[in-house]
Amino acid sequence: MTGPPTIFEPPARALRLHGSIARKLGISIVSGQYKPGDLLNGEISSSEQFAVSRTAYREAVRILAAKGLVDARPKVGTRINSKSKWNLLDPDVLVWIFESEPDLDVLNSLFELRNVVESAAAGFAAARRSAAHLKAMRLALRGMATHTLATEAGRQADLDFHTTLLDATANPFIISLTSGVSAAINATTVFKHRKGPLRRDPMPDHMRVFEAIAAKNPVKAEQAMSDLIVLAREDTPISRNSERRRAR
Amino acid sequence: MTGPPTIFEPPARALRLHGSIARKLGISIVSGQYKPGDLLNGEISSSEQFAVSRTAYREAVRILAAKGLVDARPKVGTRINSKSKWNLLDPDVLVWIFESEPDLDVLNSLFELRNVVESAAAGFAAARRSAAHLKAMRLALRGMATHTLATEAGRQADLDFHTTLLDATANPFIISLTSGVSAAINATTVFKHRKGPLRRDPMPDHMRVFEAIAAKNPVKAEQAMSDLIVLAREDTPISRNSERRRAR
DNA sequence: GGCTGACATATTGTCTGAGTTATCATACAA
DNA sequence: TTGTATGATAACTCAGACAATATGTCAGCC
Repeated sequence: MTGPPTIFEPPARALRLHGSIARKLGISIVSGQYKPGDLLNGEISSSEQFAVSRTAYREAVRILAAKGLVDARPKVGTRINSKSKWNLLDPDVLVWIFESEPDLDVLNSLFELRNVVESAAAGFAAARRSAAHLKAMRLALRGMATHTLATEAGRQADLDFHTTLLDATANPFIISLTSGVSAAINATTVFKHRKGPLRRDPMPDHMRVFEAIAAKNPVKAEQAMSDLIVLAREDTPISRNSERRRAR
Repeated sequence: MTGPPTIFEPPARALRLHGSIARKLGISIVSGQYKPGDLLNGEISSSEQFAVSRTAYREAVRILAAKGLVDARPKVGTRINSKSKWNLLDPDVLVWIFESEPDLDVLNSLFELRNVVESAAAGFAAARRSAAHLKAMRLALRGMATHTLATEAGRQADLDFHTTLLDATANPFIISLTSGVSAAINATTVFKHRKGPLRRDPMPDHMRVFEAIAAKNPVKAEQAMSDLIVLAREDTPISRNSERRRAR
């Protein structure tokens, strides 16, 4: 069930029409351009506005509705849901959030939740990891060390490390957070390197996590992962546009 | 932003055609009737099978794709994704899982994650709750006590308690888990009462959580919530069909 | 004055049938 | 073995029509 590191992902094909429109609308929504309670334009005018058929536009709305961002109903229109209904941990939504330069509060909140979940995950992983997991994590760490986070290969190794750790928890719900966590790591890592090219070496933190998991020591693993995430947040420069919302 | 207990939810209108087909397909998928890697029938035959138009069927597939359950691409077809891509914390997906009588492992995994997240949430809530939050929680507890979980009103009060607690964390990502947590509580509560009508009184556990939050004591709140969830799991009877999958 | 129920209306929902495009498999060439 | 056309198949997109559904209004009534 929780397949070992059998990485074999399809290369994430290009978005189709409905997907790209969902993306555009989604970014507009999470960035605050549309506010909860607002109504989208009708299907006819919206589809004309995007220069697509009603079919494509409607499928885009279906996607947004499935992620909790909007709610469409006859005679009323398509309304932006209150934020509490948004599936913020949905990988797409998370990507859209980062796409629109989230403010500091959001970033901190995300690190806070990551600290809670990934620390606990490290603890579970320490208790349940298989030899294969350990091997995959060792490999990922080696990749991080040789390529560094400045390269695509290094960042992929970092993701592999965290992904394998979550997989080792053997908890499907935690595993299902993988895509979201990956999106978050990717985005924040890019942030880091956009500002200052040089930063603290991330290897020691990761090594401590790995060693605790290898030693099957949940308490130490939990603590080490918590430290790692706190340090990661400290290295993430605050985006300097906390306030730039309100429009439309 | 994190609006106080202004409960005013629209009454969840009936599902439309695409919604009910997404539901049917979703249940078939999470119940294991279709397995990861399997291909759905083509649009033409599937829509005929459900006796709906291709439009409605396609919108259903869009919904499933948005939740990570399937991946549709030209020339290939619509393929069931590997479980790691499923958004298991999506409220709809969670409901579909419970709809199909999940096995013991899944139930335990969910309680495990709830323990992690909600305990931490209780800690944050203890540090950040407003007077309004406290008032709403007190009200919810009173409702639980008077109506008991055997009635709809009592269960709603239980949900209000947990919802308000998550809201008090002031962390949008934790708040966005509310819908999922509610779905889980609802389903497991129904489970409990389906088996044995009488069970342990849930009030003392909840009171301890409330008191710790009222006292702004994060450590105690965390511990009390952890205890509450452990006890809730113990009261949830194991569904006796752990193995009944593989079909289609 | 305030309630009840019928009805017009705006908006999404559903259908049909056609043409378009992406992607895999195969064959062929280098 | 590697790269390059070609063909077939599935989802994708389109246009236009009609159906269903809530909402708000307004007449009628108590």
